[in-house]
Amino acid sequence: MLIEIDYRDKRPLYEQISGKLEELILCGVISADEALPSVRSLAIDLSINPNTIQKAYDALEQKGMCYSVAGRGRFAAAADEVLPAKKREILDELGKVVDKALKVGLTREELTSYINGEKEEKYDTGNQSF
Amino acid sequence: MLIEIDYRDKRPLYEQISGKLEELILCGVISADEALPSVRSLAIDLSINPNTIQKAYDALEQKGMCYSVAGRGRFAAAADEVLPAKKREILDELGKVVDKALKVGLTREELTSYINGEKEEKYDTGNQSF
Amino acid sequence: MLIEIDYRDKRPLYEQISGKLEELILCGVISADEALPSVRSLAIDLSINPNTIQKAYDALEQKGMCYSVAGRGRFAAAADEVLPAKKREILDELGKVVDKALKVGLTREELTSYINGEKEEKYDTGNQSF
Amino acid sequence: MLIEIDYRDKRPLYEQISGKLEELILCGVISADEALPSVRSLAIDLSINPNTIQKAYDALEQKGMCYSVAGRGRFAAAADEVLPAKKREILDELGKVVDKALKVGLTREELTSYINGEKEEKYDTGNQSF
DNA sequence: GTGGTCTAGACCACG
DNA sequence: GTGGTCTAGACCACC
Repeated sequence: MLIEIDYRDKRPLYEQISGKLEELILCGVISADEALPSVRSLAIDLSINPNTIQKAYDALEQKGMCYSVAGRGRFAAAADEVLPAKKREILDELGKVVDKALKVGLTREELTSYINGEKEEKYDTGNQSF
Repeated sequence: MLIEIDYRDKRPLYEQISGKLEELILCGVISADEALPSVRSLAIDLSINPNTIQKAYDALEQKGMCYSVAGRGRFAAAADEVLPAKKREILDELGKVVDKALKVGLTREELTSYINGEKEEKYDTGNQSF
Repeated sequence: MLIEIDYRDKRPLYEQISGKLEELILCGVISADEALPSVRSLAIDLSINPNTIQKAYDALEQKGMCYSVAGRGRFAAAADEVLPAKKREILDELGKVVDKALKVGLTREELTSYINGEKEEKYDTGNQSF
Repeated sequence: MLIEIDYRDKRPLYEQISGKLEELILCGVISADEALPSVRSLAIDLSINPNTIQKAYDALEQKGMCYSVAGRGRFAAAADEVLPAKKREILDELGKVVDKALKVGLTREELTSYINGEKEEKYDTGNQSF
């Protein structure tokens, strides 16, 4: 399956799951209006309680990443419509990190060169929040 | 006082406090070997349970940002000695954010121009973890 | 066709359908005693399970918006006869909204001026319950 | 207690509860930064499962009506900060009702006179969503 | 004590 | 079959 959970991850399970799904939707792996796995099936798949999956889906829906239809299932939102907000969110996050960096004496030059240089020494962001 | 706590912050109190102290030390507001406020006084100062302060100091010490002398109190570590590690830590964090950004289609160019451009529209990183 | 369903709408399908039909009848788009589409044809038309259409028609009939003749089909009620009740129902709804508005400090003046002013900035009430 | 639940109400329990609390906060019955009843105590008070209360509080927090502090409890948000959004929300709702009213032939005059006239024939909005 | 997460198992409405 | 709600009981981190 597309989702794997990492029990060493500090984040709650539901957040891990919704984060991974969000990633899949935003990257286009799951296309717009495509059906997401049902609560029950995903629960069995991941050996996780359905309530937890439900909570993950609720969080996902609340972020606008999917919508549910009574008796039918859950479907992915159009990536185009949520991407801009997500980009803005990530830029905000970037801004905070930059602030912290500047406070400890790193320069903008160091940061930009780091960004443009770091291509090989990748971090495994595997199940990382998205 | 130099420390203010924000009760709407989702992070636990002790983390908020240790984060703020770390910032003060790294930025040089608290100089090397300067005495930190005692657990008791800080607890009174912030109207917070001493146990929480203790926990914050423990976290701080465990990060190497301060050291305690039995019967004398707690003192700030030399910023020079801990700064490199902190810089590396922040760069790691930066790397993760960059990864996320790239995944949603932002380019390195957009990121670097954002970094070099964002000077006025500061975010209030006030009690932000450091 | 005159009816379109919106799968992102939180209301159940049958309610969406009956609501839309009610609107068509009350507005005179479907005139009195005009035949409504058969369960089967509408089901095919909307690519929806006939049971769901049946349920929508049941709800509609129960509201007095149509009547069925055994073996002949279903026909629209006369708008004149059901309009007064509908008006009363909407006024009731209005009353509740007004109550809520007054509780949060909005004044009757603000509400009335809002009503008389809002002509351009229309909301898309498209498939809105009627 | 300030909250009563109505088992005849169609809405889910958690929504009923969060709605009632929202009302209390917006109307100033619960003032800013005042502690809300704890999950457990309210659960006992209403003879409802703590999980349901938790969900109600989650919804409330997600609307910005309160904030929670780990290990301390939950506190009401400042009404001033959320009132404008709530007013706008109610006006939107009003707009939709007005639209429906106009469609069935009611005039703006009828609506405004209804609003300014309906003072005695109050509806019991008791546990009504807010 | 507090909030937050998770499991297990049940029931309902919708399609 | 689907999503959604609710109960019961447990465990954790924080204060």
